[in-house]
Amino acid sequence: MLHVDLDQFIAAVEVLRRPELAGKPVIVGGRGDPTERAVVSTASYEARAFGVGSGMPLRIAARNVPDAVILPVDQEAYLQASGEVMGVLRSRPGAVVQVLGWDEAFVGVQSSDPEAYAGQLQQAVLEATRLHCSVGIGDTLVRAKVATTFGKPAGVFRLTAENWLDVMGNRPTIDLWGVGTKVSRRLATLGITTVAELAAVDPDFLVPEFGPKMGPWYAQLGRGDGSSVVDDTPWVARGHSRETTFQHDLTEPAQVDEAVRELVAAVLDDVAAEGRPVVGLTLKVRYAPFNTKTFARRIPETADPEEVLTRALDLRGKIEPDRPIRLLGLRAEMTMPDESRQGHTPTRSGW
DNA sequence: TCTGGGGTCCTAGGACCC
DNA sequence: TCTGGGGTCCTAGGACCC
Repeated sequence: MLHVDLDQFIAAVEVLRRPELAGKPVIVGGRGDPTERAVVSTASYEARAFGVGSGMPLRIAARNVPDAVILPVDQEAYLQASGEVMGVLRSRPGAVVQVLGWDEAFVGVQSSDPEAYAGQLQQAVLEATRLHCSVGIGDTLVRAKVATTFGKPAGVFRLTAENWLDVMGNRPTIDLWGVGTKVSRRLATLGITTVAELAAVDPDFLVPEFGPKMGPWYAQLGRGDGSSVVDDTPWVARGHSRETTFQHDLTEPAQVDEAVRELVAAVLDDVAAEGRPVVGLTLKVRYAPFNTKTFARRIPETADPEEVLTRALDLRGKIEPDRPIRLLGLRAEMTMPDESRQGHTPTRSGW
């Protein structure tokens, strides 16, 4: 199968509607104001040359890139562009398309010449949307996904069982899709630092450290093995959430009340738009300087919005009621019943 | 002058039930 | 006096992805 990933997607969409930005260091993040608390969504290659990347505080990014063009995030525009790209992928004969995000998808297809097919796909996307993409070819989802990183920008790369260890073996485990800083560090304490070492490990060896599912799953990831099924089952959200970061930490209980009400109301709107009930409610509180607390409640399916709000305010009472508060941010999450999706969507452990 | 916002899934421990 | 064993549900917290 193939994995398709648009190059510097958000920055590319912005440059398309402002051609004068071509070749300039473009940074998209927050409301486009580098004095605010926000992070970088995407940086153009010109900006990346200064070490700027996704997730970096906008302030820092702006400081590091002298003549940066800093733009606000415009979700509608990216959603629109994304839809066009996915439409092109779906229109390819025989293609099964599994969307992973705004700017990437798996494409399942039978082809005797995958590289040629990938090239035609890139050409079709470019002609229809003027956007460049990179394509990974693989015999598993994981290998196709990882292969794309070697195809960037605008290229094609193939990873299979045959060349996986040659290409990936000496790389650090953090280069794997699904291994982040924490897990790579924990693997290192077990003496595993490279992909080859992870690939060679007995899956049961990882169970005490990572549990019965994740342990064997990491071992499988090291080998690049896993599912090779592209699943185009329409995506159904498990839940919805809203998060805010306050420009200035909240210290007054009344401010906290208000913030919780606003967030919960917003999520309720999102859920109501789907006409589904709420079965779970979680309030995540980010305290300054930087720790998080979670408060959760099951909600009866029959609860009306008024009742959900009441229960949310109930949870709010747990936010350090008797000590001075410094709130950096809040997140409200609601989960919805999932009986309609049994056995369909691939889970992590299924990859 | 540190740290977005929207998601998904997994794990541990306690409560509770038979 | 001592404290089964299996199962499920709930809460809290963590990790990762784009």
